[in-house]
Amino acid sequence: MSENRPNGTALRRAILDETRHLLVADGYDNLSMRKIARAVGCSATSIYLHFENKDALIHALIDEGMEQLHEQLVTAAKEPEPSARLNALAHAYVRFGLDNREYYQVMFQLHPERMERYPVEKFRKARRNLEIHAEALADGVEVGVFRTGSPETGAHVLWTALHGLVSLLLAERVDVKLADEAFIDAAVQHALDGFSK
Amino acid sequence: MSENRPNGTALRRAILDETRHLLVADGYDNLSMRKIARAVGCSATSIYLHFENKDALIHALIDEGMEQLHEQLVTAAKEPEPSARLNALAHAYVRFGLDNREYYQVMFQLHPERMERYPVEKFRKARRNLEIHAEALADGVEVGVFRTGSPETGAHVLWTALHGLVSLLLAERVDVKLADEAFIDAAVQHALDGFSK
DNA sequence: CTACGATGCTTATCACTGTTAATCGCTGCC
DNA sequence: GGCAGCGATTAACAGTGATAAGCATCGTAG
Repeated sequence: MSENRPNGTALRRAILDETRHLLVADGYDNLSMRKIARAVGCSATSIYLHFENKDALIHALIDEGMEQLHEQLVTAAKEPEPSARLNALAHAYVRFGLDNREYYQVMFQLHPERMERYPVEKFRKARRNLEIHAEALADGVEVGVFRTGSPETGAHVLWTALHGLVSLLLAERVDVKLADEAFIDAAVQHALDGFSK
Repeated sequence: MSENRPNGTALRRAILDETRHLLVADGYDNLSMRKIARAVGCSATSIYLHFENKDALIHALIDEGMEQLHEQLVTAAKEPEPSARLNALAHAYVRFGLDNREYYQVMFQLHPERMERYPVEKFRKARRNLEIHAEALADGVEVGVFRTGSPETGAHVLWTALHGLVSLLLAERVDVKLADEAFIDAAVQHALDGFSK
């Protein structure tokens, strides 16, 4: 099975490249196997030789996105002071979402049905993006600048707030008169406030 | 045009009824014009005599959902004390989302493209659901229990947090070990904390 | 009472979608 | 040389939203 060899063929890589390109350009809803095939220069069914189905193909891109997000979070987490670090993490998360709308949508807004068969090892990798927030919270509790239940719960709670902000902005549901940089800062601040001691 | 007469024909009502039923039962992704037609007992194209397209049909259901949500928020808003009222509103919003997942998804998670032609008067109606939160905030500021920028901004910020909570729970992204009633309460509390003086 | 136009609904059709089955062509091996 | 296996293809299936054309029924004008 081609899925098993770590270094896929050139075709596999080309499929991923074109899919990424089409996703970013046209969005998930306008992504079709035939369009990908046309862009790659192969038949639609050839994609199925390298990916079980469309979901599996998207899962590979989600994994890429999670890795990109992780990189940006790691950069933000260099700040040693827990409070400033969590602030940087939160802003980095939101910025990633706004800067990569189509990526964000498949990463976090895909219907749970489409995620049912998301591979465990990819899921574990994605969870690091939560853990990095939990760590900042735990460190903050230790030095006495934060209060929270468990850091894991706290990280999830923070995530819900940040995700809601990104989601509503991407969905263009927030009044355009309000949805500026100041609004984002206010919402992020609001999400962080609850942890301050 | 049948769209113009306030009381549509029996067919129009039947289409709405069956669409609502199918949406709740199978979800938006599994909703098709042909399935609706089959359930109603008419041809698929007949639906286009009463609704411009699939989006317009969904818009009618979104409007219904907004009305239902509004009713539940109004009930929660009977509480006179602003702090308790906002708390009741937030919990009512989240409960509505969790109790009506498919409805919530079309109401708040539909791709902006699908909402581009959402009618202005329906949009204005939907905005009451934000205003009812803003009112509680404004009242709270007046009696000195809340602090916030403008109540409108505050309501939007609160909305982002609540929406994120509902979205992640509906998307089943929150660790099942965490996603219980206590977690919901903690997240809602967190979202409200920032307004307390 | 007949003829006509409008209205409501249908069938046929188009260009797509994800996915599977069957098939083709090529390469390496016995 | 012939054959197995593998990568890739074409053909096909069932379904999608949507449009165009056609059919039947009805109220009304002549």
